[in-house]
Amino acid sequence: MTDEIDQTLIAALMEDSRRSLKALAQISGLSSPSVAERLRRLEERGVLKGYTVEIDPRHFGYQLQAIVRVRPLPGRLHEVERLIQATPEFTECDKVTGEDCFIARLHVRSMEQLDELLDRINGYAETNTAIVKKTSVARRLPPMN
Amino acid sequence: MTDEIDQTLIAALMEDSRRSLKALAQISGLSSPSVAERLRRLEERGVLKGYTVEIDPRHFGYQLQAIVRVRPLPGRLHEVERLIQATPEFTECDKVTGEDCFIARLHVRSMEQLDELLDRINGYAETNTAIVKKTSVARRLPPMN
DNA sequence: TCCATATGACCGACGAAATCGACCAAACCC
DNA sequence: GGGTTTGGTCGATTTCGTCGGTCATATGGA
Repeated sequence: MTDEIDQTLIAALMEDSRRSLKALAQISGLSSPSVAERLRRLEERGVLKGYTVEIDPRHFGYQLQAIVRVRPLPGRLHEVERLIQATPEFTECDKVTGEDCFIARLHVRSMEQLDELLDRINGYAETNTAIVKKTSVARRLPPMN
Repeated sequence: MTDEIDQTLIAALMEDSRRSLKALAQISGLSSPSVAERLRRLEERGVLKGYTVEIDPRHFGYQLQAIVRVRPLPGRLHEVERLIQATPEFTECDKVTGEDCFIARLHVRSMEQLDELLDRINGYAETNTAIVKKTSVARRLPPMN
């Protein structure tokens, strides 16, 4: 279904999603119409969900990054989820099994802002916050074979 | 430094990083050479760190996704970090403050594989694993103004 | 076994987009 | 107020993407 060549294409796009079809053609050993067709089908099947960009949040003043575990108070689960979704400083959030219901990533400009945002959800949930000191592994692909 | 137009460009690329310069030119109201120049400078300054792709790991058999908190045993911190980095199923990992030293995202094909991978680091660390049930907030940008 | 069909690739031509050089205007700085 | 820098446009050239037509190979059925 997804063969060796598709994986090569995906890996090449993971490195640089603005590569031209021609460049992808050279990498994969196909012609550019064939590459275009393969990408079209990978998108259609939902394997390729989108092309996006990585930015450095520090350039926008986000000096701090935190991982916040969130345990809503009884009956407040949906409210908490909506609050997180409505707060754009939360840039990722997963709903998980276990005591913590949500694990979210939060970008803030200062400790004051961190405190303020956490206070807002502390009315509906208990939170546990870990400040990111360093990125050990930058977002990457799992093995594809 | 980064003005309104740069933010428009970044937001447009966040939605679809394969947009042509011409399309970006229309969106931003500039000519395409100007857009090319702005992107070049955003890259040079490190605001734009890269163009990448979002894939659906389920299409490669990764049915399970977990957030793993990792607390290395005394003296084993670097070993643990290297092990995580060397395990491609860990697709993200942050080093954080607090009791847990690392918080990582793990993609696996089965419970058996989850068990196996965790066993491997349980020799050097205590772990706490939460299975992802749902993505409440998909990766997005924090506000840019 | 052999034909019919479907799939996935290639090629070449045409239209679209990126790039490059020349030039221009506003801001800034003595 | 003149020179310089910065960030932009325009238009020509080159590069790239797309589309129609064609071909080879694999598949399935009579």
